[in-house]
Amino acid sequence: MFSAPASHRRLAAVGTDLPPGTAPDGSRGQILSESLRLFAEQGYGAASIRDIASRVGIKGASLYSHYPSKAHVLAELVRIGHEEHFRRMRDALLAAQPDVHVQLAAVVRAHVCAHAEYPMLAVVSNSELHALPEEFAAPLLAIRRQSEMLMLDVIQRGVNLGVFKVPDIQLAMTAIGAMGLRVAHWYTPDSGKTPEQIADTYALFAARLLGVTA
Amino acid sequence: MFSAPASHRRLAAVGTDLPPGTAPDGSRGQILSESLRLFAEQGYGAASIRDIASRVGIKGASLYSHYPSKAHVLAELVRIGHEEHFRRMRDALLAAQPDVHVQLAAVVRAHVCAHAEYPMLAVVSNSELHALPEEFAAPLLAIRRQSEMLMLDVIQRGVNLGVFKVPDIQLAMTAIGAMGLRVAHWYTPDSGKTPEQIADTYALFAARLLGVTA
DNA sequence: AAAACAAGCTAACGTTCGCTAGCTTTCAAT
DNA sequence: ATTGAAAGCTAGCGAACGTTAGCTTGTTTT
Repeated sequence: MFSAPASHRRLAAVGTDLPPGTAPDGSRGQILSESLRLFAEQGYGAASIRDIASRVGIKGASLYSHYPSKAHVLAELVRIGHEEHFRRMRDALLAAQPDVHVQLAAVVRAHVCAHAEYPMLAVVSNSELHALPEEFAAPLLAIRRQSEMLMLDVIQRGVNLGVFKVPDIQLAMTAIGAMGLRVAHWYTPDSGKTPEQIADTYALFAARLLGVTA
Repeated sequence: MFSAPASHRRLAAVGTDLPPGTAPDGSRGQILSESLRLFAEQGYGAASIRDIASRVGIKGASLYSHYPSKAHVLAELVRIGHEEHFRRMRDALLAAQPDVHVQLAAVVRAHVCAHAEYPMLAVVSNSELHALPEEFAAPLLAIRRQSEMLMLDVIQRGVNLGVFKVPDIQLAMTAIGAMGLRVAHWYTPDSGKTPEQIADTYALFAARLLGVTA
């Protein structure tokens, strides 16, 4: 029961940014953007088609010219969120070969930055996936497992090399992952900290957590 | 997007335990218990009065003999969750005077154990509070702030004493808090790890994160 | 025995939900 | 000028929602 926004809101952020190039033009994009805000603030179940449409400036029925169902809108948002997260982690890792300390910092930084730069997308991707029927969720869970594997592999390699020392690799990964996840709930640009500054501090925390003493 | 249950469920646990002495006898207690399961698995908005009642073995209307509204049921669950969490943290801290390393371990252990032993209660307390109207949420947020303060004070004291070294105290607290929060989502007794074992490992992680090298 | 109460029931209210059918408007391409 | 697709609209369906009213039944208290 920690690190939530001061009010009873689900997250502190107010921007509905989507990664560049992921939102279609016109009404389709506006529907995605306004759905993102409402799903993040109220949850998928509590956000109605009519709510979304009225923010876009159209009627509820007109939304079905653009998406076949409410679930398709959520699935699209979660897909964008998971793909962006995975892409950032993978790219950061590829650019950080071959030192395992540098790799760890890169992957933690990418993880944290993704959650700080797109907090609404992260909250929806993480907290609303359960609302999707299984056939929608399955390919998204596959992406999630790939992202986990990226971090787990770095930790495993560090342990094999003897530079990381932990009682349990899985517990270390869930701990580091959780730190970054939670950023999406409390981060706001008003805090005076940039995502990069937070990411740097969390990368330090991750290294220390893994037994790196420097 | 880490450390979730393998499926698209919101949490891995299946037990609906409430802390001893917190659930009333009879139907009132059953309503609390079944509401806890449904709120945790599906979210407050997606769980209907009729769902809850049918699991208790009564009709939806009969539920109103015991609670004045659906929101009152949620508020009661969140109150129980927050009070149990705070009580454990405070008691652990009081029993751990005066060494700051011992205090840190105690407070982190209490935090983690509360989330592992009552995962459904923790998920509901943390993820569904936003569904309550503000007048219900305000006193619960006050408890939450007290719990945060307990951990923050320990960290602050350690930093003042020079035994903890971090770039940012607030970031350290959110990181440590987040690690424990997330346990509620993936923990299940089947894993072969006890809450105490996980808590011990996380206490080690927290100490390392704060720059303790031992 | 009578009265009061507790705890359940059926029926229904008004609202909102996701979604569909079918119509109008706009506007670019033929 | 005509056509045809795109994108909006109104109206409404059936279902589910939280909640209320009023009744029955069984137990406890007076």
